Amino acid sequence: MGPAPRTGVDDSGCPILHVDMDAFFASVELLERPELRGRPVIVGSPAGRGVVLSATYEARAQGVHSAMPMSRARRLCPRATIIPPSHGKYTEVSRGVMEIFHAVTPLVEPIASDEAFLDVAGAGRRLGSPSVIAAMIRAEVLERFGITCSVGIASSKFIAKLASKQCKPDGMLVVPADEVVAFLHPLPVSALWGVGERTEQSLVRLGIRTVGDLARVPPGTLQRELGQAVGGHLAALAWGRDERAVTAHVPDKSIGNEETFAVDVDDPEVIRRELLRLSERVAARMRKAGHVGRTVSVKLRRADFSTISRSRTLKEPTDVAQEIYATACELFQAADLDRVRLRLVGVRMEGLRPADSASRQLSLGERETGWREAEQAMDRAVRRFGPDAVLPASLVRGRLDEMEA
DNA sequence: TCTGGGGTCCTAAACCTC
DNA sequence: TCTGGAGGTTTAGGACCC
Repeated sequence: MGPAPRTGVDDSGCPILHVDMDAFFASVELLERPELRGRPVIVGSPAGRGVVLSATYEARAQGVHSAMPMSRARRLCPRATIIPPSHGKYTEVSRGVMEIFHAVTPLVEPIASDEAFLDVAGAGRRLGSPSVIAAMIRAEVLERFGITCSVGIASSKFIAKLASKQCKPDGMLVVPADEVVAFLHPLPVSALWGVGERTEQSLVRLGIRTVGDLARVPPGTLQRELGQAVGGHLAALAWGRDERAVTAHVPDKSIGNEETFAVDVDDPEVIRRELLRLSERVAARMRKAGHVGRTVSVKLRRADFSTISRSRTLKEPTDVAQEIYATACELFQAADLDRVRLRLVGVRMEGLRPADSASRQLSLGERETGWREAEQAMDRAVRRFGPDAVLPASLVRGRLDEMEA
C-alpha cells in the first residue's frame, strides 16, 4: 500500500488516470508572455474565419470557450489579448509531457496533444498508489514545463475523464470504484462522452436530463430512439460500465487535410489547384508515416455550410500525390458543383496499411519509374532544403500570381 | 452568431457474392 | 436458371471529440 492521499480516498480499484493540460495552448503562450498572467487571453487566428483554439480561465469567465467563432469571442471579451497559434511550440511541449507519462508506464494512450489515458496498474509496486503517481506527474509537468494539468483517477477511462474535467483547473480527483454511480447520476447527460448537442436535444425531448434519468430508461427504448450503437453505449455508460482498455498504439485509419478559403470560391481552376496542394500534403504525410491508402475521399463545403463528400476506392493502394490528385479531380467533377461557391475543400485517404505490406503490382505496360519515385525524390529535397524547396508547376504559378497581385 | 482542422465511429442504402 | 436471403463492401452523410 502506498501512502494515503490527502483526502484519504480509497484509490485501490482505480488504475486509470486521465491527465488533461489546463487551457493548454494558452498556458504555453503565457510562458513567453508572463505579463499576461491573470488576464483574459485567447489563442486563435486574429483575422478571417477562425475559431477559438484555447482560452485562459479569465476569458472563459466571460463566456468564451474553444471552438467558438473568433468574432463572437471578441465581442464577448473585447479586452482579451489575442494570440495567433504556434502549433510547433505546442507539439514540442506535448512531446515532453508524453515522455513524463511514458516514464510511469508504457500503457499511455494519447487522445490529443494535451491529454492522455494512463493505466498505472503495473506501476504500483515501483511508484506507489494511483493518487501518489498522479501527484508526481502533476508536480513534474509543472516543474519541467511551467504549466498545470488536472488528473482524474478512476476504475475506467470514461469515469477518469469526467473526474479530470470536474477538478479543473490544477486539480486531482479520485472516484472510488464503489462511488461511481453516486458520482455519475447527478451529472447532466451532456457530460457523457458521445452526447453532443444533437443527442442532448433528443434526450431532453424524452424528458431525460441527468445521467440518473438516463439510467432508468430501458436500453431497448434508448436504442429505438438513438440507434443501436449510441443507445446501447449510453445505457452502459449511465451505470458506469466502460470496459475499454488503455491501448498504447492505436493505428491510423485515415490521413487528410482540408482548408477553408479566406473568401468563398467558385472558380474550378482555383479549386483544382487547392486539391493539388492538399493531395501533395496528404501524400507526403502518408509517405512519412510509411502508409499507403486505398480510398480517396473529397470533402466540399458550400458557402451555406452544407457539406458533401465523395469517395472512390482504387484498385491498388497508393501514396502518390498525382494519383490522389487525379482521383480527387474526377470526384470533384462528378459532384457537379461547377460555379457553386465553396468555402472549404478537403482531401483524405482512408483504408490505410503499412506501405511495406502492399504488394505494389504494376499493371501490364505501366512505367516502372514514375511519379512515386519523383515524389520520393521531392521528399528528400524537402528534408534537406525545407518545405519550399520543391513545388509542382501549377502551384508555382499560383505563388507567382499571389506575388503579382 | 456564423461556424477550423485533425480525426473516429455509426448508419443506411446500394450493390455484389455466395 | 430463377429466387431468397445472408453477409460483406462501398459510398454518403452526419454526430461527435479535442
